[in-house]
Amino acid sequence: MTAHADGLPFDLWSLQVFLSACDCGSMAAAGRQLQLTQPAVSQTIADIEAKTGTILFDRSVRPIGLTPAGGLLRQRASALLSEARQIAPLLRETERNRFPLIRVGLVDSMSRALSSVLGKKLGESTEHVSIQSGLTAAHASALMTRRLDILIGVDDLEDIDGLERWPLLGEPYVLLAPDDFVQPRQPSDLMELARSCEFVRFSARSLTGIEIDRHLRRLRLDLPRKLEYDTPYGVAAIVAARQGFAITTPMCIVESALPLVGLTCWPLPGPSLRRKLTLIARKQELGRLPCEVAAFCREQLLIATVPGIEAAFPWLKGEISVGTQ
Amino acid sequence: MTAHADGLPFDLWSLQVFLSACDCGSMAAAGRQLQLTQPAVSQTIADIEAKTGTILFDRSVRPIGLTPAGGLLRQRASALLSEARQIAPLLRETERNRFPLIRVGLVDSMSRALSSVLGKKLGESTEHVSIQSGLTAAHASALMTRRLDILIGVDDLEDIDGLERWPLLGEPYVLLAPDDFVQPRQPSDLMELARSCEFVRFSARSLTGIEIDRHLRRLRLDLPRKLEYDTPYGVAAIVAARQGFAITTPMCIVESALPLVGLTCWPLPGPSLRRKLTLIARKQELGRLPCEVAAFCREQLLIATVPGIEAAFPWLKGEISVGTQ
DNA sequence: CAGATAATATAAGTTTTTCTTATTGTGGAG
DNA sequence: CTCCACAATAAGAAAAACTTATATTATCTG
Repeated sequence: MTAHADGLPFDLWSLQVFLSACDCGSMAAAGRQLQLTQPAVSQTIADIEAKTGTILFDRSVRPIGLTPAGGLLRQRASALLSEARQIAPLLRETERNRFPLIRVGLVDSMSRALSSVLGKKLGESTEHVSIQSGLTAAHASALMTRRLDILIGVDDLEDIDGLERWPLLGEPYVLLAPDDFVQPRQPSDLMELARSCEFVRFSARSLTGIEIDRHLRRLRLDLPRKLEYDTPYGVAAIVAARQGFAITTPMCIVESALPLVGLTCWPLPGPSLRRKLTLIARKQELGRLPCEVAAFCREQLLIATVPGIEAAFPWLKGEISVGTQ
Repeated sequence: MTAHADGLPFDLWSLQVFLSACDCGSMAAAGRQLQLTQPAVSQTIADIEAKTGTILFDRSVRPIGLTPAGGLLRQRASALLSEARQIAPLLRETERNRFPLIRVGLVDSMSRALSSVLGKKLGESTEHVSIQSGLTAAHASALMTRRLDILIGVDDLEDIDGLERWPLLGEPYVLLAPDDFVQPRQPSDLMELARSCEFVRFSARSLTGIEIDRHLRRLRLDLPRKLEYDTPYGVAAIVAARQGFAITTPMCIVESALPLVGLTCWPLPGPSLRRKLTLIARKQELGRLPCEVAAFCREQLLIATVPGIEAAFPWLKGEISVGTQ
């Protein structure tokens, strides 16, 4: 039943049947809704259960009950079907198209600086634009599996062939803290500071967090790991609430969109650490578009973002490089 | 062939066949790869073409050529299959380990309102706190597979047993638009508005996007799907740039942290649509903590967030309910 | 430019899957 | 306990997906 001998334990129709059963709270009712008999529904669901090796419904209670696995499948299945349903109408519209669909993965720390302008720019040459914010790690695999077409992130994926890379920006890691804290002049001062207030981290789910971790390990600094966030806003918000200090970057500070009064930003003591933001696409699939988009992003950063940072923290002037890295 | 009499013009298997043909550059080769005969592949693809009313391949050249529609389907199909393949392993993982730290999944639209206070509150009673921002769909499966301990999201997962739920807030979906646009008074006015400017969507990766989709389908409104974001900021930024209008919620507007000058917010015409935000944890694993955290969050929302919204848009007074839903 | 080659489309028959009818077993309401 | 609606199972009917066989077409070769 369903989905062939291949790896997939279900197909779209069987998921549809399963979802109807969830919505109706009964297999018999789902059958009526789908113009099927009750055994057809029962068999279809039993088949998914057999092929996935899970139990989806608890049959020992009467309004039939979803198990945890069933609940998970319900969520995933409705998302999957919702996406599947969008496809056919799009196909029919392809006649007059330029690029029918461009999906961009945008790292959280550039979301504020670029989402709006990216949408506008891509909208000019593309029928349908989807911009997804999140962590670069997740986006990288999405790019490779063709769930994304363009990636703007903090890793240039240099080990992977078949990609084209367009540098956007290089920036230093910095300290962010309330302005009445004592500025750490050397690495060991960070330990000192961490004793008097909290050190807020990026989680290891984010590449930025991993990078900072590695740097601290090199310096043999064993800072506490009490509070961690995976977005720039979370980290900055704790500092803005004067609860602690953090290692972050200028773009992350901009991204948080917090008022900077009462906050200050220092160079990271010890050896310097920088990160670079890059636009990446699969080679030769989008023509000149990635290059053009990258140029547009650089221009935006140069006129709309970098001046604001340099005004707030003049010592950063020259530290942020747009284009070259 | 494939996918039943239902609305879907393909199922996962037929997409798999189509993708093989794309990758191999030939239907005969795809057949060999999938252990099928050439006519089977030919028929399957012809069936997709018939059901979608499109042509996917150009057969008049010899290494078979993808049409624009074929290229689009290739993109979407590989994404869809890639997501489908992730589901089964997740289902099997639904029984797993637990940790002494507290990991919270926080929906993007509450990130600004709650990340900082959550960190502070949990830090009081916990050694190590990790707060992850993102989409509820991803967090829900993480909660069930024990990669998260607490979830704050837009779905109460009511079908899943073994969870405790603490209502935080209920809010209506609203229209967000530049204030010189004409207010839509009835559902059909939305179509009108969408002709004169862009309709910005939440992507179907977010539950909010799926919910809005479903509502529009019920109203038989076929709004364009040109530009989509999966975060509240992305959507709001396009409206703030006076490029279009959106269906969103008050919390999403707050989350975007954009200046509201020149923007306005109207009730959604037609039947009302609300969403609720809930704190969810696995039952009896964290004691009274989830209840206390929820109470704390409600208090924060009541004093720090809701008044701001009501001040900006007085007609929303009473529409946002904290606690009860 | 004819003929070979390898690919696709179509036709007709076979196999497999999916659905239906019929029947048995079960949880919960009265 | 009894009834009732629902779910599981079995076996046959209907529908689908696949196969073999054959015709057609694009490209390459001599």
